Amino acid sequence: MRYWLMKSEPDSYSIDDLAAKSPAMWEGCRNYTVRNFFRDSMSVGDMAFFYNSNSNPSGIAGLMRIVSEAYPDPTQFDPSSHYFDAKSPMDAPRWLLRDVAFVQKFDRVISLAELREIPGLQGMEVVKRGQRLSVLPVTEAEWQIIMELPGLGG
DNA sequence: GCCAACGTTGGC
DNA sequence: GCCAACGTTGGC
Repeated sequence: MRYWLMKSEPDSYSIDDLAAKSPAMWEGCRNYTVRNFFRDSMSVGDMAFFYNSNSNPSGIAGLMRIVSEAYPDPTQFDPSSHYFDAKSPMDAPRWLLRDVAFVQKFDRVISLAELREIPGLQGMEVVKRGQRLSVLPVTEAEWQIIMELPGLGG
């Protein structure tokens, strides 16, 4: 069982959107490191933080669960999609995704500024400068610290 | 809206 | 296979 942090811009896709239609495809990741996480490192049953990026404040909004194996992201083949990739061969898709299921929306967003100030999270990937990957591994210790923060709700 | 950081592309 | 140019991410 592993833990993850997965970023989304809530203006385009929020945790409320996931709650309204769950499970859902985590589509649109166009980075090879992330693709490899989906393919090689994630397992069904893994837990993930839903992270609001480009937001005010940016931070962790809630929890979800990985509920499918990796499979090709259909948006790469859809010319009308923002995520269309003309260079991805149909018979050897470049981009993968996983289905995720809504678990819980926190009562508050745990801001990036708050995460940075918590002892024990100094090495967390998401607080590192210049870290742009939209899917990041979270250690079990980091996960536990965050889950014990006050005010997250039931 | 700015811009630092970083991944990707493509010329050579 | 190097690396400059370019595009994107994402905090602020």
